[in-house]
Amino acid sequence: MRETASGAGDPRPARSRATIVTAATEHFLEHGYVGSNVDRIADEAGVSKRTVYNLFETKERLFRAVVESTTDIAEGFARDLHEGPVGVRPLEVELRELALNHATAVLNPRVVRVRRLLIGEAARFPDLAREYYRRAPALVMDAIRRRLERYAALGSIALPDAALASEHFAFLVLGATLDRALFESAATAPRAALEARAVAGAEAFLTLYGRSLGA
Amino acid sequence: MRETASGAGDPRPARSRATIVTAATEHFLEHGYVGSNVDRIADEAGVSKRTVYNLFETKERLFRAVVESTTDIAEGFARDLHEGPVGVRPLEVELRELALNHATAVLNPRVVRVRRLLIGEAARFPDLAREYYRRAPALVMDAIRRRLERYAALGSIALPDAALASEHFAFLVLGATLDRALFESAATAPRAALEARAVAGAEAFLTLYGRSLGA
DNA sequence: TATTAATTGCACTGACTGGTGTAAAAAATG
DNA sequence: CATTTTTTACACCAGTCAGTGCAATTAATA
Repeated sequence: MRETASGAGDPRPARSRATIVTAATEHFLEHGYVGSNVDRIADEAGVSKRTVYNLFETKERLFRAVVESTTDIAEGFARDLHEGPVGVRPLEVELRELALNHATAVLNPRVVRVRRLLIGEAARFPDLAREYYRRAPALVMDAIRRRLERYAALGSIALPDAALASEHFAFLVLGATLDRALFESAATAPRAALEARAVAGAEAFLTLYGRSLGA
Repeated sequence: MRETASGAGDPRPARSRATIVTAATEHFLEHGYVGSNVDRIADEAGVSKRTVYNLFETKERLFRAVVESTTDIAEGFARDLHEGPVGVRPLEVELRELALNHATAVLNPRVVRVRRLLIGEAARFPDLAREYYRRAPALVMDAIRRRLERYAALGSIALPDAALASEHFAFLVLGATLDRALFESAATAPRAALEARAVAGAEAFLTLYGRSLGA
């Protein structure tokens, strides 16, 4: 009678679920919701179609499971991104690193594909898009804000509006690059250009909010 | 024998094309490419399905026509956005106006929906997404750059890297708002918040590149 | 090994949909 | 008004696909 959570139980359903979600994720990312085919997903998961329907009642439920799993993962990354110590190295060095980490994380091809999927399905699944935004991009913004506030507490920078400042940081660093990446599937931007912009963004942020230069 | 371009000729095909493209645009924006239904598009256009197929050979061709038309329009807007005179009013006032115009144009709900569509179909139609990006967002960025360069020529601001500076301007002004708008279908952001950010972005830009304060 | 639960294979249904063929109606044009 | 071109109405085809039913098979578990 114990099925949920703990307890060993038959390991097969869990295993199947996992491989199906993995295959389905790839499939949905590639073809979108309507363009995806449950038969093919089953094949690619190495599982019978019937098993898919035994474990997920409908295509929509499967899609929701995929998005949920992806969101969970993203949330995890977002939560402990930018968590390291603060104030051990020169401010500009740490900000540059923060910028590069941020850019690397958000511009990661898989992450960009997830964004494309959710944005593309925003009309069909508004709740999913909204929740993803809340639990990934918004969380990342929060992590940045918290880190910047630690710098502010140290007196390195001045933050009249911490939320606004973190938005400025984030989009100075990767705004233009991300915008382009959403439209251009192929890995267009050479890594160097991306990094140059990230560093320039960090410098601009420092000019804006640094104590030594600003007000 | 004269069919293309000038010459009167039977007005019906042109009229049909126009109404079909209009209806199809709405439909594709709402349901995406695969989710759209040619029969329904015909109905909504008040036209027989056969007429659709007489004027556009396939669903894909129709979709391409829709995107092309949308891109044309966007290109037009982008081209003569930010064209007015420069240097007649105080710099900060003009920059604030530039920011508000920029934000209003890019965050326009229709524009956001087009972005969603193209981003969502980027895997299926990479060429369309790329071309849209080139002829709309990139063009807007160019218009901003040109305008900023005129301020630089007047000596009001200093632009070591005009392209980078225009990216900074654009994304300081609406980066965070746009990112959110892509995920949240409903008109979430109250106009006031949008405007506050735009103005704050313009001020930040001025801090960064203004001659009076910066280097 | 015996029991139980999960998985498979596969055929099948019903709805949907892109695209075509055709003959008649409607609307331009001269 | 006569001619020509476009549009319509409508039936139709073929392929696709979500979802089901079921008997046989396979793999956990005790």
